[in-house]
Amino acid sequence: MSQRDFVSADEVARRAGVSRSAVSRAFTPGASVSDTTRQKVLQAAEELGYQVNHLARGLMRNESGIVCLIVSDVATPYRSTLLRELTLQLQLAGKVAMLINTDRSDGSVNRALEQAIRYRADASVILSGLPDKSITELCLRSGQRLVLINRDEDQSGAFHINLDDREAAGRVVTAFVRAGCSRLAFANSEAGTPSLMAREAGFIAAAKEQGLDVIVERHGSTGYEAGRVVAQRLLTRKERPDAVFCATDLLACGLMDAARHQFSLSIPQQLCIVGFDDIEQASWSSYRLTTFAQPIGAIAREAVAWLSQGGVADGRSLTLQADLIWRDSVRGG
Amino acid sequence: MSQRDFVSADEVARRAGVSRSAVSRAFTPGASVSDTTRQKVLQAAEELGYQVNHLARGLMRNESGIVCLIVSDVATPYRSTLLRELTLQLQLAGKVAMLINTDRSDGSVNRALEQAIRYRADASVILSGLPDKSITELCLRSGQRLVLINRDEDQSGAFHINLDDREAAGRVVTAFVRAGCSRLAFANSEAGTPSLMAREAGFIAAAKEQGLDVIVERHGSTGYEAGRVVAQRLLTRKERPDAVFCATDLLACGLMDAARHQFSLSIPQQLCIVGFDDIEQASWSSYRLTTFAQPIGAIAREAVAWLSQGGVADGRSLTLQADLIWRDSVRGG
DNA sequence: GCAGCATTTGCACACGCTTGCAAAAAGCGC
DNA sequence: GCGCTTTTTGCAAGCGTGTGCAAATGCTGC
Repeated sequence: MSQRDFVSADEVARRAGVSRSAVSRAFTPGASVSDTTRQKVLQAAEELGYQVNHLARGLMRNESGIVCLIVSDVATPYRSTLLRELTLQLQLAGKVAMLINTDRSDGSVNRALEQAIRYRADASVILSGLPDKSITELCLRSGQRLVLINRDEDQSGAFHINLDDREAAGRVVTAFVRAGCSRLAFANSEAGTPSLMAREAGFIAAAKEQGLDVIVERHGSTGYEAGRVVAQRLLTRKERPDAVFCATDLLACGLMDAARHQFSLSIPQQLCIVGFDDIEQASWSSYRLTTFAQPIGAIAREAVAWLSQGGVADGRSLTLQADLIWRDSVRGG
Repeated sequence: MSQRDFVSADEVARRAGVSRSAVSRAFTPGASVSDTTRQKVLQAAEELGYQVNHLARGLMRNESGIVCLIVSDVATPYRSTLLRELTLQLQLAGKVAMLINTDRSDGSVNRALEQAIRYRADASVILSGLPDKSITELCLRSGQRLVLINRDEDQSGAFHINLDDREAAGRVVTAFVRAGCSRLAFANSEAGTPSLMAREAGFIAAAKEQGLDVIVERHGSTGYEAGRVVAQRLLTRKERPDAVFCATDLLACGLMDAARHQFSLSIPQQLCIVGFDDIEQASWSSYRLTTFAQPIGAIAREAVAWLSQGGVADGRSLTLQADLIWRDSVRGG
């Protein structure tokens, strides 16, 4: 390692002609310092380029200001948007985001949480995967807060934020029926995430209430390519579906492209499609996809509000509604 | 704050029946411990759920293991892909990424770097914006390493990674000419980033060499909507361009959609388009955009290799080539 | 001027770890 | 067993900060 030499509070104290504790207090909101000394300190700090050492501060205060964001598939439109919103809100709350990528292998969520503990993160937000109970309990036991977004397994003590996937799925059935569709299909990935499965189950259940069956196709991971593959399977059936609910917008885009360019179907005349997430591409004029908007802003705000509140925060569960955005991929919007 | 109670090295030492230093050494690769004590320690640690406190370790070692990634527009396809690659490489190198979002206002890059100093980050990677020289000097003076990606201003002591934008732009002119185009245009945003401007200047220069003029239109920020607006301006001219080089793929997608759906032009027959970045959407079958692939993997690898090398790392500059990916938006690929 | 009070200041300890140093233990050849 | 070298171990100092406590300072009203 090259020699590192940051300026310390001592140097600032010497330059300002005060004690080191005065420096410390000058940088602590609400501490007992006179205005004149605080000014002296701040000026000396400015001149020297002093910045409080948050490692040391975190060590003392037992509060690092760090919040771990545990994510896979960061490059995905939905994930990256949520990431943007979370980092923004965290910064507004005076925290800082530590990003842990869990793309490789699967025990990696556990390893991510261990990392969070090592850096004494105040909280961790889990956007992907599911940690083992043993480790989440370790987190909670050490006083670290835990937020789980769209992964409904019940971890007592943690804060769960979920969407009402079943309710949304029900509305899709209604929309399809109203559009005159009767051969319903559901396009999913093989990821098997709780929220994806809830959309599937909700869709099937609501269809059954209308006396309709649902063809389910699942393939690969939740992306554009999987949508094309699923389209291949669905649209070559003898009884071709006339309405497909896709578990995510990416699947929908892939499916839509295949339907149009490969099967020459026109949408929504011959095929109605609904997606989920309302990623940016859903509004592009090549797609104009009818889909559900995740309340990403609200999710981020709620998460940060909960994890930065003082005192003991007990676990709870919050269910938000997804807004149906009508565009042009379903007849009769 | 709720009471935080992490298990400390003392407890592990007591349980394992050794001294606290033994615990410390057991977790330090290459330290002088016998195998038997190391095992005793590791087992006790396992049982108690002990994790080394990296704040304290960082304080002592003067090396936090933290690398700050300073980014705006994280939700953008290109940025989020780069982010994914960087976090992955950092983790492989035993570092951890601290993500700082500079979406709000502009001095925020400076504030991001201050944050990096506060957490004693080993290095910072700047993907957006340009920090003031005063603060980057402060970083370098404190022994913090600096990597700048695609922002060519010369900060001595830092590591600059750039693409050969001008060379790429030259190849676009060649491709357009070979396709029989003669009315060239360049679509840009008003961001004015060095790399965007280099593409513009390079394109104009190369066109001039062929005796061709270029119509330049710039609008807004570098996104899909801007592409639509620019299309509006370019395609309503009396002398409509027959080839447009877009500074980014997002601009290209917007422009392409407008050209097709609003002006009913067929691509590439009536209009050739080239983009830049090779975002995922460029390969979607609605676009099949001919574009330049940024060597994102190489960028991330080089960046991480440089910032995690031991000893003194002196500033240098690396220029990488962008690969031209031929798809269907230019005639005669 | 002084007593009485509120505010400000400095000292010194604590936070959890790493590491140089010297002492203890282990290994080795005889 | 003894001298010797090599490895392992514990002690204690230090990293840069926050904060309780007691001493010091500044006010106020007389």
